[in-house]
Parts: sequence; C-alpha cells; structure tokens
Amino acid sequence: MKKSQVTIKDIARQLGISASTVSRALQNHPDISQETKQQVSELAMRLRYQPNALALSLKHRRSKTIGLIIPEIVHYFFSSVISGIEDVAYEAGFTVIICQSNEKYDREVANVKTLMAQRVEGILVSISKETNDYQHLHDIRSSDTPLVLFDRMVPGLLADQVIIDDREAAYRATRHLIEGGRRKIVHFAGPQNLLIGQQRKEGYLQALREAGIAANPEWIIEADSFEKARNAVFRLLEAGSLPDGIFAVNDLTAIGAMKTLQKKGLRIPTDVAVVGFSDGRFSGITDPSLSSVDQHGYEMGTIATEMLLKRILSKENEYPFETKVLHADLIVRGSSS
Amino acid sequence: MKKSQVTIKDIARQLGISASTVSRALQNHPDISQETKQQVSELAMRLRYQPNALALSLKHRRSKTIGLIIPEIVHYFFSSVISGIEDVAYEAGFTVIICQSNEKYDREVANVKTLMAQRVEGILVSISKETNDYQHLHDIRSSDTPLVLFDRMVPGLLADQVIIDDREAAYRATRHLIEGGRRKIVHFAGPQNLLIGQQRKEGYLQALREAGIAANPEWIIEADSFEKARNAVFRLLEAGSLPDGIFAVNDLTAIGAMKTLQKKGLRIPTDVAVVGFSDGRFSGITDPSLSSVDQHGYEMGTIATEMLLKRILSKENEYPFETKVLHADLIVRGSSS
DNA sequence: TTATTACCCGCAAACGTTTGCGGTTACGAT
DNA sequence: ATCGTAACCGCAAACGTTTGCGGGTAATAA
Repeated sequence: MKKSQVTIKDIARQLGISASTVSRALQNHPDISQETKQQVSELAMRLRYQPNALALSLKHRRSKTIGLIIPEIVHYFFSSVISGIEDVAYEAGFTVIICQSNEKYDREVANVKTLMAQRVEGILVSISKETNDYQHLHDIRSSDTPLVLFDRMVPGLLADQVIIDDREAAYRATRHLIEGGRRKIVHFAGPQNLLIGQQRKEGYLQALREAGIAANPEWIIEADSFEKARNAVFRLLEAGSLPDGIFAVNDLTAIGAMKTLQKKGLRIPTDVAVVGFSDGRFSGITDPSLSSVDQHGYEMGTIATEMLLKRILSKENEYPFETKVLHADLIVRGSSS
Repeated sequence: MKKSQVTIKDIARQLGISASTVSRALQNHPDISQETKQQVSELAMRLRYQPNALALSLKHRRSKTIGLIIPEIVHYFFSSVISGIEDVAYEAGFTVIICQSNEKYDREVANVKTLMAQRVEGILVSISKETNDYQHLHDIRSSDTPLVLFDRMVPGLLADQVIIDDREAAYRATRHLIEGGRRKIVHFAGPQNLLIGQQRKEGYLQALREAGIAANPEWIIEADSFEKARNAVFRLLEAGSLPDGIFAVNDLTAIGAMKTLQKKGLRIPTDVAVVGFSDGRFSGITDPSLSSVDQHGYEMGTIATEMLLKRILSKENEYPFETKVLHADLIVRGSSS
C-alpha cells in the first residue's frame, strides 16, 4: 500500500502550528519568526517534503506544463525537435507531456483531449499524415490555450507556426542536380495532403521550370519509404526509363533508391545522382555519402517552444500570429557530386 | 487573457442545480432523473466540458500518470522503448511524463524531483552514463512509488528491472566471429561504470576464453562513438596491429571502424569482420550491411511498463522484485560473413 | 388521514495549497 | 491604567471534484 507523501499538514501537526504558518515559513514570508522558519524548513528537509504540484496547479490555475503532440518519436528529426523543446521548457520551469499520434488522426484527437484535461498551458503539435480535419485544433484555440504548430503546418489556422522553407530547400536540391548536368530528374514525393509534401514537390517543379525542363508527370512518384523507393526503382528499370537524377522526399527513400540502383549495377553519382531530405543520421554512413537537406530539428524545437512560452507568459497575448520560416541547408555529399 | 475552462459549477449555475447533481449526472448515478441527466450531458457537450484532471488527481490521490527518465531521446533504441511504453500506458489510461537526463547526473536528480512533485504513480528509468550515486532512486522507493529500471540496471536496487542479456549477446556475437575463423578480435567497449559496458565486455572475454584464445588487454579499447572508433582504428593501423575481427559496443562505433578501414583499403568482411550492437536503423544501409545484435527496444518498453502497472494496480504490492532478462538476437549480415 | 416508500437532489467535507483578514500577545509609551 | 504598535500566527475560503448523508416531495399503502 502506497503511503501518501508528506504534506504541509503533516509538518504543521508535528510542530503544533497551523498549515498556513508552515506554508508561509517555507516561502520565507516576513510574518513568520526566524525560529519557526528554522524549525519548519528543518522538518521539511527531514521528511523530504515535496510540494504537491497538483494542488498548486489547481490553486494557481497554472499547471506549468505544456503538451506536445508528435507523429512518431522514432524519427531522428522528431526526436531532435523534442530535445530542443525539452531544453527550453526545462529552462523555463515547465514540464512537457509528450503524446504520440502514431500518424493516426483518432489518436491525435484523443491526445488533444488528454492534454486539455491536464490543463496544459500551451500545446505544440505536428499533425499526423492522416489529419485532414482541424476541428480539434480549433477547439484548442477557442479555449484560448496557446498553440504552436511545427514542421507540418495548417494554412489559415489562427496559430503560430514554425516550418522550414521546404519549397526553397527542394528547389535548391533540384537545382543542384540540374547544375550537375542532370536533365531527367525523378521526384519521390510524400503524401500530398501534407503541406510539406506539396511544397517539396513544388520546389522541384519550380527548379525544372526555371531550367526550361518540361515536367513529366511520370517522373513524380509517390514514394516515401525505403520499400516504396525500391519498388519504384524496379518499375523504372523495367520500363527502361532510367533517370539521371533523383530527389527524394526523405533520406530513407533516397537510400532505398540508391541501394537498389547499385544492386542493379548502376553507379552513384555517375549514372544517377541522388539527393535526400534529412530525417536521420544516415547521410554520413551510406556509400557514397548522401547529399541531403539539413532540417535543423533541434533549432526548430527551441524556436517553437520560445514562441509558445511567449504567448503563455504575455498577459496581453493579443499580438498577431506569426509563421516563422526556417532556413534549411543543402549539404552536398558524394551521392550527387 | 486566457479564459479558464468550463467547470462543473458553470454547468450547475446555468441549469440552476447543484454541482453535486451535475457530477452525479455525468457519472450516470441512479439518484439522478433521466431528465436532469439529459440536460446536463447536453449542456456539457455544448460547452465542451472537460473534467479537470488536476482536481480529479487531487481528490482521488491518483494522478493516472507515470514518469519516464531517459538518457537521450535521439537514439533509435531509446525512442523505440518510449513507443513501447507509450502504447501500453495509453492503453491503460495513463499519461506519460517524459524527462531527459541528457546523460547528466544532476539533471537526472532534478527529473526525479519533478516527477515526485507531479505525484506520478510510478517511475521508469534508465540511468545516465554519469550516475554513480543512487540515493535519488532510493528516495523514490522509500516513498513507496513503484520503480522499474530498464536497459541500464543498478545491481542490488530494490526495484523491478528489465534488461537484455548483454553478456550472452556479446558472447554470441564474439563466438560468431571466432567461428568465422577470426582470432585477433578487438572489442570497442562502452563506459565501464555502466553494467551494459561491463557485461558486453565479459561476454566478449568469455567467448575468447572458451575458444582458448588469450585475451589481450590491448584489444579492449574504450570507444563508443563513430569518432572514437575512427581514431582507435587509426592508432591500430599505425601500430601495425590489425585485427581480423571487431566487436563494437554499438552500431555507430562499428560503422566508424568499418568505414575507416574501408577508406584505408581494407575489405569487410574479408580482411576484418565487424559486428555491432544495434542502436539505430543503420544495419541495413551500410555496405556491406552490418551484423548486429537486435535489442528489441519496443518490447523492452512494453514489458517494463507492464511490470510497473502491475505494481501500481496491485493493492498488495508486496511480491518480490523481479529482474527480467530479455533475449537479444544476433542478426548476421554482410559485415561478418 | 397518516405512515411508508421511492425518487431526486443539495450540504458540506475532503484532497493540498495559498492568502486576505483578523486576532492574540507582549512591550514600551503615555 | 490605558493605548498603540509591532510581531506572530490562525481561520476560513478558494481552486474543481466526489461522495456520504440527510432532506424534501409526491405517490402509494394502510
């Protein structure tokens, strides 16, 4: 049987004084005599008194807690975002409650409910791949709980957002391939209901357009995993329409393509140049090493949290919503040069 | 200004009834008439009433929350453990508060304090590399809060623990190298204050012993990162004492060694066979693919959480503490065969 | 008519804190 | 002897819930 932890009342009882006095003594209130303060803090120490954060939250109507909803922790990008979030929240004395949506809409809605019930003071979310309805996010807003979206944004939502410039990064990646003399560049694209999927495709298209290369719809293939890339490459090989460049929506997809091509005897980057979009620590360990876009996950986490805390801590949080666009760097490595 | 969320009192006021009645109505208590119940649940719905979890926790002295202290989220192994934990906690209606120690002892102690203040009902921890003093863990126990350690155990601690059989896995990995005809096998070891570091080394030594190979202290090198492995390999090359097999304490170290050797013109596995210890998704994407020990992180997370919940939910949690040893599988790939 | 019963509902205390306000004591000053 | 004034401290309400108990009303039974 779990014995409940020691409370202010326990201290009061043992010292024969009231709970109020104990409370004030612990807060070093001037009304309390040095002697009493001494006794109280000593006993508190001995009993390992820990203020009950729940009671405090209830009393102060401030939980000092923020919520995080993230698609899947097991991705290098997301987990580095979490690190950024944790660090600045911790610094500000906030506790983070992390929920995974597992890329499921239903779970995401449930997560929102949990966090609201816990009375978190603000919520950070990166929506799941499935999410098309945003009612639950509007619900957050209409309860006046600050909300910041990161990475996967929702256009038109009245909330702060921080994203990377996916379009531009994709544009630069594709342009880099073009400048390397590639003409027939295939894009392995992500889900098109996610803005990042759309943006990366657009950047790709823009680069082609500017270079005067006609975009071929057959060069855009929805494939965002190692396996899908492998299958797509097989089909390209069978069709005999081999590209000389590939821009993939993430690293694992790029690597899937690369390894499959290599297995078929093609040389990277001589025959086909490949560029990915960073979601892991893979870039350095493939052969050749993989050119990729660095998304600066940790930084995104810190910035998003700072925006959230600013909203939480400002009494007059009636300043306009902001969308911060982070710069992403193209890191050129062996797979494309 | 954040308007506080709607409470049971708001509903009561609007309906001209008491808070108790609203509470009972929402719980479908038989004392309340169908009509009232109808009105209450309707209004609750309209107002998007969400019970205040903080108040409930305080009242029931049950927070329905568990705490997790983990060294660093940005490791595939740990993040997959988290997924396992989250899934079973969620299933049981528990919320998880995740804290990162960042491999720092001080931060770990602070984390314990936070979690205890939040009155979590149980704590899962994998200690940091720095941790040598276990007072904070004893403090958890002496407040009768259930505690489960995973992956990195503390021998002699009165708590449930779940680990993998590091010694045996290391033994099998090394033996696999020996069976492949290797004799001069170097071990890149982890920190020796962590049990997993010790155990993996022991398994390595045991395999050598059984095979009648004299262990050479110079073959055991403390190196547990890509960089350290690279430097260690350089030194080995300079010393002209090239091994024919390497067993590394984790994958990244193994890969560091492998790539450095390859750069120096050596062939894997012909010249040197390499086996790692899985901490990422790297094994499939190196060239050759990396033999490694699969640690089953997700499974470890689920099991640890089940053990914790069992303690939490059993009234008479006076059954003996248990240390579960999970089996880890050696996955043989190209780097060693 | 009166007593019984069933059916609804509200009061108040409690969970662990904080805090405004008021009260008691002792002491020096008038 | 009375007053003023510090210096300390306790009472009680409040945060949002739940829950034991008691109370009221109306219908039914005697």
